[in-house]
Amino acid sequence: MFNAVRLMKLFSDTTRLRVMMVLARKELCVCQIMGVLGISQPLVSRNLAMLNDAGLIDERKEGKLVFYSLNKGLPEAQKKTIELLQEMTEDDKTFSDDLKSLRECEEFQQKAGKCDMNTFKEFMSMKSKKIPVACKMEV
Amino acid sequence: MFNAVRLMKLFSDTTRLRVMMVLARKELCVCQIMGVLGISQPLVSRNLAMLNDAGLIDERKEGKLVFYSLNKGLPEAQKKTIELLQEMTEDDKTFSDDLKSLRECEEFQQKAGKCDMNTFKEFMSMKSKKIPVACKMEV
DNA sequence: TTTACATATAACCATATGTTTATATGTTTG
DNA sequence: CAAACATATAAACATATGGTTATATGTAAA
Repeated sequence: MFNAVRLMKLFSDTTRLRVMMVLARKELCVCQIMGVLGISQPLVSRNLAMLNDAGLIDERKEGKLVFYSLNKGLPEAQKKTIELLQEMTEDDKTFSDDLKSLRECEEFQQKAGKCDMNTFKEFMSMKSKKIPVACKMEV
Repeated sequence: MFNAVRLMKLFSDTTRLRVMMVLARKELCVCQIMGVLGISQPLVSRNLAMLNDAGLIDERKEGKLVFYSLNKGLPEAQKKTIELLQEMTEDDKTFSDDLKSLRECEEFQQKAGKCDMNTFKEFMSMKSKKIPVACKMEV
């Protein structure tokens, strides 16, 4: 497929773009992404695989964990597209909430002193409990 | 839907991106686009409607004809995204062939002295005849 | 106002895509 | 090596999407 179309296709799904946008900020492992975005592990892995196949992200294994990060050596045009997407998403609640969640998640992990599935599952359930009832109704 | 994702979705289809890329060069009516890209009228109209609904293109009626062009007043980020797509597609055979076809089509129209469905259908059949047998096999 | 024509829309079909649940792979630790 | 754990993949499903054919709308000329 044409590179441009393939790139657009990869960015045309909300979940996948959310993954991209957090990885553009920080290298993260699968369970961290899970926690930050509040989505299931297979969903994270599947989207990471697609981004990885296209060469958009890099993989680094560390024990049981697999860390992913934005590929810094992308062609200029792709790099710029990603920067534009960062601009375009910064006012979107979903995307800006993700970045907030990213910071909270870092703190939580530091306090917990470990990086594993359970820690981030705890983080997720803690976050859902924090939502006040009045807001919960809207969800 | 989030603006960024919506934009990416619109650009994630080859046909629609081809339409976008020729309109980024020149204002065209439906039958011209049909001729240039060699695709059916309903397919052109359908994709134009989608791009129009998103405000990416402008509409101008002139008699029976409807001319479309890139919206010049788009937000900076969207304008830049389109420029990047022009860069990214310029080495792709399909897209560069479209631009070649655009020039040929202009000539053909000038010689014919009219702008209507039949003229561009003629243009299309002329083009398909020009393909040498050896190449035709690949198609 | 009937006919011809340009464009838009609807109905339909085949295929692609996103998400979930269940399972496989591969690594670490006991 | 067995159990625990992190990640990857497969299977299945529902939904979305692109393209075609047929038809509707709207304009212009006869």
